[in-house]
Amino acid sequence: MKKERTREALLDAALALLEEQSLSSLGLREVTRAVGISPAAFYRHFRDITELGIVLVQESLEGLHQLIGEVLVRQVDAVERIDESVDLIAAWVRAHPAHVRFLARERYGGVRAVRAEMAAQLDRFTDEVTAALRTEDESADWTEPELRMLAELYVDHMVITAAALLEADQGGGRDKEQVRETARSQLRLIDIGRVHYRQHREPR
Amino acid sequence: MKKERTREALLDAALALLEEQSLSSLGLREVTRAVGISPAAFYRHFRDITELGIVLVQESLEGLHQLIGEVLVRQVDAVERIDESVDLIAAWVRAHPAHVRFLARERYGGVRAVRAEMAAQLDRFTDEVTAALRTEDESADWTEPELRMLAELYVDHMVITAAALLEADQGGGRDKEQVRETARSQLRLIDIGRVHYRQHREPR
DNA sequence: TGTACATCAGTGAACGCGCGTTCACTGATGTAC
DNA sequence: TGTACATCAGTGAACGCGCGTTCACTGATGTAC
Repeated sequence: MKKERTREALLDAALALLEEQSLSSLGLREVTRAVGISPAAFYRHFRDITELGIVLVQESLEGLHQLIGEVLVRQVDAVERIDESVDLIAAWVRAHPAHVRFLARERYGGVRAVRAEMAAQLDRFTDEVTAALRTEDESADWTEPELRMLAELYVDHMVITAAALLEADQGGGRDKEQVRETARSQLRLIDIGRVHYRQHREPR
Repeated sequence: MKKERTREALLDAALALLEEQSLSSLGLREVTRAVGISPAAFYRHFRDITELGIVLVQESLEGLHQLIGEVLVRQVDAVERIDESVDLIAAWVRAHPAHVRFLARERYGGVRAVRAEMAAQLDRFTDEVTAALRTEDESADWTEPELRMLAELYVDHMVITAAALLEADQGGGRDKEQVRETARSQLRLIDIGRVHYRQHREPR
């Protein structure tokens, strides 16, 4: 169908324009101009730019969702899993740089509805990670809030690492391999903390 | 001097307006209107909105700088320091919510020059934290990159916690005490990881 | 202290421009028979 | 397969509006004597 293709062109064009600016300054005419349709045609697809932004959130987080799934499914030893996780994050950033940029930028960005949508979805991811952690041997004796705070640490770290890889990619200070090694070390340290966490708390 | 007071009024008004939008959509006329001066007067103080934004970065990070200093100076045991650190972060967020919001929003925001300024300054903070960690007993045998990755983890965690406290403050999902407890647990886990990190790596 | 003068923060009008939104329209696409 | 018809994606002109920037200006503030 023709309509669907125009809609996707609008989303793609918006995402590309958002590499250089925030959603709250993105113009409707700017987007339609990039696609090559008249401004009025925009309304056949979205009520306004905010609505388009919310769809972009869903699109972007779909990728992150898949990524988390792939990371969690691996049942290997800790060190190997960490290396693979960082590889997967790097591959995701390379494959969808504009989506990653969008997520990092709008997570605390200027459009309330978009921020809220993202927070809600990231929360769902944290739930999934929590559920996955619960099934692992290292989680015996862990309470639910403890599992959740660990899951949050992982999700936040993932987003930050993705953003850092992106900055490295386009001219930022550190190079990519440095960012990856830092991420691996941090995950290793967190993993070690996880292994010894219980023995430092009151045993029961 | 009169000029200085107008300049500060511009910065204050901009910061207030930025609670609801991103820097890249903030208008010069919007700011002067809020202060009650004519648009043309803006140019007596700043070349454009970006230059004003860079000053706001410096202003905001001054607060974070002080905060980090206060956290590092405490020489008490780990658990106590963690509790105090989280208290200090919460107090900072309560005292300067608009600055915290601005930092979180523009860290990956749409204005390149502002992003670059922030990255540079956060890097300097990481250096300071690294230097402080180096003097501690737990850091014997740690290499410089290892100390730095730990410092980065602390700085990132600090910014994320501040942003989460802010969201909690204004209607977001979790309440503030929950955010604080999560932050404390995460810092505890990281601390435990730190203590055991060396014994898991090749000893020397 | 009083006066003459220089500085320059802030004014207000004007400019051209691109914005978001509306409207009646057109003509391509898909459906029914 | 061919034809008549309905749907609705996209058009293009028009609107009022607020934007950033410029300019010659004014008049308050601070300095020199």
